[in-house]
Amino acid sequence: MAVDKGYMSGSSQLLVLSVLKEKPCYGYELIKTLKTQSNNVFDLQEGTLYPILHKLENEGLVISSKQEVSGRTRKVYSVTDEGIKVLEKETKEWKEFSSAVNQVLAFGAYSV
Amino acid sequence: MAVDKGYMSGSSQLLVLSVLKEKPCYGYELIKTLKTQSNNVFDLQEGTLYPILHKLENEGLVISSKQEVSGRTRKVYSVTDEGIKVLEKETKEWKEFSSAVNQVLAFGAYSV
DNA sequence: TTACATACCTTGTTAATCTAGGTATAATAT
DNA sequence: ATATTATACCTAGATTAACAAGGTATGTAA
Repeated sequence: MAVDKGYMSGSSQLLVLSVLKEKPCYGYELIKTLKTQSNNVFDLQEGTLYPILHKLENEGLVISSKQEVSGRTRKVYSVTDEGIKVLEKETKEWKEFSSAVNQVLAFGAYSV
Repeated sequence: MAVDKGYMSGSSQLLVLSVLKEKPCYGYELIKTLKTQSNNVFDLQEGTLYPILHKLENEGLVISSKQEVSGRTRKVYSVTDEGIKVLEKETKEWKEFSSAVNQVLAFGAYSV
């Protein structure tokens, strides 16, 4: 992770949903996609991602289907309608949160 | 807290340093200042703030001095030079992190 | 005199991430 | 041939940050 791990807390699920909304993919692939799309800032660990995917599937926010590709099994995840709703809600919350942080930082003078 | 508590992780220390840099204050006051400056988005709990202040003081990033005001004791904190450095570093990290999140969200289409 | 605001503190719980393992196959390098 | 690396999935335990819920004590307002 290029950024302090603390910042990741809470946003991982949002990032996962966002990547899957753009393009359904399997776990191993998702980690690389997230790394690419963030210019190497995010390097989600497998031990973080897989539990998130399982939780999301449990809650009905994503669904998975197995694929056999050259002898290896992949579980391809995609976002459900319910997942889209949650993604929209969390995106809104993220914007509110990040705006608030930037506003406080602006008071402190190391602003935009 | 107006935002999901998960988002707070990692940014509380940054926010505390930023508020104290703008104006030295005591714990109870800091919570209200943070609430005001963030338009009621942040409502840091005492159980969160006081341990942060103690940790920051332990690390030499802030210093405190006692004040007696109408019978009540206040511990007023201010940022040290070392604290300013850490604040600058963490501000940079925050900007890198939040930019990366926004970039990933932009791929997913619920963008700016 | 009761309640609320001020002002500090700590203990225990919860939740998210990471570390560090494990299993197994395919491709590449030696 | 064989060792290593990349792919692809998984889980258990440790760490950490924030919170909930308590405690202590004084001043002020109902």
